[in-house]
Amino acid sequence: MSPFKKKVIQAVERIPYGKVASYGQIALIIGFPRGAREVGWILNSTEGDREVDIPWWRVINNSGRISIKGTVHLSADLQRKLLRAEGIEINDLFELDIEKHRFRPTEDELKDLELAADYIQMILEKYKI
DNA sequence: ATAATGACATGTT
DNA sequence: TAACATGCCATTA
Repeated sequence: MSPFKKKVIQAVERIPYGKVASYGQIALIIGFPRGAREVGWILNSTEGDREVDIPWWRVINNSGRISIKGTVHLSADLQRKLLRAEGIEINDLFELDIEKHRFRPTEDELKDLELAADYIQMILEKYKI
């Protein structure tokens, strides 16, 4: 498993129940600030992998819309169902208020990810309330 | 080694 | 608003 994949998994695991994060946000907090598309790639690759059990449904795009491609096992409908089960409202266009539910990592949580101090401050600033 | 492929993000029309 | 274009880079083929 690549370091990138490992970190993506670590970050997604940290998204709490009832919260969501964007692909770009995940990429940012693991130190790959331009790796948004790759995060989607990794999540796609973990489909059906029993060794990797992560809350993939809590990851959406930054415009607040579910962007999973439909497959036999995974679909936007399933993702919406899972998110609604956590109390998040989503309309029939698969849109939701991302800022209302966005995961805002604390400084301590970010410090576990081996990032430079100034980089951590930049993230905190970007996602401040 | 080289090229194609994305569950993205952002700025411009 | 919504489409479009461009940048992005780990994986796959």
